[in-house]
Amino acid sequence: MSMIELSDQEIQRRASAEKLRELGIDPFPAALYPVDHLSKTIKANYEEGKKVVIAGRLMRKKIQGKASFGELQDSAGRIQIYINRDEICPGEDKTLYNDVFKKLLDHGDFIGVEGRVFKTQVGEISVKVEKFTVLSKSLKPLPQPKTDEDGKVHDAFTNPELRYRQRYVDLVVNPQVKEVFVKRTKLMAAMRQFFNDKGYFEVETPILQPIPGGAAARPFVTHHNALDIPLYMRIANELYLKRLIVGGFDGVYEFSKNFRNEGMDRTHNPEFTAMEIYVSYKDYNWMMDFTEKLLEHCAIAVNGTSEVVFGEHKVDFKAPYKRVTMRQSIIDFTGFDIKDKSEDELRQWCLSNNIEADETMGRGKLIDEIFGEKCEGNYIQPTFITDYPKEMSPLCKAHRDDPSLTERFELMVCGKEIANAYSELNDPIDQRERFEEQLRLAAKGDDEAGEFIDQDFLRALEYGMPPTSGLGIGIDRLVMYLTNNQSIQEVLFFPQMKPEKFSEKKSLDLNENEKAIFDIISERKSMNLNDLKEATGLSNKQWDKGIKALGKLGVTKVTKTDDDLIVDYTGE
RNA sequence: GAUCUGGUAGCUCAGUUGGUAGAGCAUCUCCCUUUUAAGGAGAGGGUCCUGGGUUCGAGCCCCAGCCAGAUCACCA
Repeated sequence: MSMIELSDQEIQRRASAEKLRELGIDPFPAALYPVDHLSKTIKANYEEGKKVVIAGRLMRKKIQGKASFGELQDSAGRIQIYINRDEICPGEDKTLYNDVFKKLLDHGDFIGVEGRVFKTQVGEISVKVEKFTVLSKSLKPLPQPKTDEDGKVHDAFTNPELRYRQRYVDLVVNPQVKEVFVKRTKLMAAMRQFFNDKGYFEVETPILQPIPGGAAARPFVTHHNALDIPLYMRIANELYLKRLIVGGFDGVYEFSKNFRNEGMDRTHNPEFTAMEIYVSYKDYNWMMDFTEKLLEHCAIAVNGTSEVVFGEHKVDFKAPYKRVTMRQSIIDFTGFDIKDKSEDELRQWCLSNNIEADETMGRGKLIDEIFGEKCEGNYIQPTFITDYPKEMSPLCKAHRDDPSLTERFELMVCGKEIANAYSELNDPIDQRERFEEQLRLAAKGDDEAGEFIDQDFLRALEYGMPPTSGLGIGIDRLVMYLTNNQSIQEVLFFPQMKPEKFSEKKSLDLNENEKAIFDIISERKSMNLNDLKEATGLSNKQWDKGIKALGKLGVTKVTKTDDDLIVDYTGE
């Protein structure tokens, strides 16, 4: 028989639950509890003597003889409760107070409270308990961070591994963590509102796709049994949304979970959220105006102001944002003009400026390297970088004034890209050539080039797609900026982690070393320690671990005589 | 993928040249009727991440591994 080992406190809590049952109190009752107030609303609208019914976790218990204070945490915050023995137990039987409240309720238990609002002598708004109900026992002890009078937090639950793996605990004890996710949801709601007000449609497109398109990234592959084909998890939703523009919608958008089978670090999670929107009869200039208004709107909806603090930076999302062409940006930071430079000239410049460049890199890739290396990090305030080289934008329309460029912009904030937009390519013949060029680049060794041609998407374009502008925003990254978090794991409820091992504790099963010792000593009953060690043939370490384990199980006992150590068998 | 740092009680962390594992909070017992991070007194609680090795003896030293964090590399 084996079981997961329980700590002291867990055993005590299980025993408390049993005792409640013996007293006729179900520690996990089924019935509805008629909550009618939240801690927050009681505090906001203080009314002396008002009758309230509240529920939540008991997060503090301070017993003072015949009266006690507690703190109840509900979804909105905390409120103090006051319990007086003789008020909840008016008769002779004081069990409800002395046993149930004082002994059998633990930190973290859910209880319901009926009572009246009042202020203590110190002026804290509290609820005087007239009746309380056990709603759910907590069998594991929660961490108990405490804030002192200087606002300093002690014993905070901070270990990131534990916090991410047990987000439920993190959310219970770290209110600032909950706030991040409240803001995340507010952001999505604000965006939706902004789009819906303009009449654009929220849609859904496939996550399982026969061809992973719309971005260059390594996909996750899965297999469909009935069709017996591979399916890919989406890396972007672009090609599907454009099909819907072909189908006649004026504006479509989707918050999409995307999946990329690449490295994980503090800015990359295998699954992440992007928002993409496509609007017909618009171009990328219109989309820049739209984007800056959208982000200002979102920042204010989330934080009440367009300004955010991110690390050492103060960023203002107030529109309008600066607009710089990629060519001009490179001139600004290096003095080098990429216009009309050949692939070889660019490569030479890179090599002589300490930028990695090899034969597999085409013109676009080289320019991207220069920008990434010398320019990107310098844009702290929101800045649109426009007019990217054609080679690195296979889904984007050629620039109306310069066919070597595209009508594309990225929005940079704190040196990182948070949005990407095009005047979308809608010429099916051009699009087919661009896809084929990507295939050539991929064959040449560029692992960022697309490896598939989506024939159905090309067919859709052949029926005609109106001029359209599209925008993609990395939602996780934007939430990071709006909540001043440096890592993506902090803005995802359940970031991807390596699986945790749940080890089962054996109760009396012995491992091989322990068994070797056990076999001998249970036979001989009492032995000199060194003789026994010799007889088992175990190494020092194996011996040490084994004899200690047996001692702990109460099977053997080591006693010291004047010049000897004797092992006695005490098991049965 | 590389380098560095870490993994000790429910939580946060100490742990000396290698010599019986500690503190604060939490828990348990007793006293206390309006307290404000922590009233008083006492007690219990450990797979020192795992597996090997060195040693009379390892939380500590060595080797291998697991997990996490940071930095770098990679990343439309």
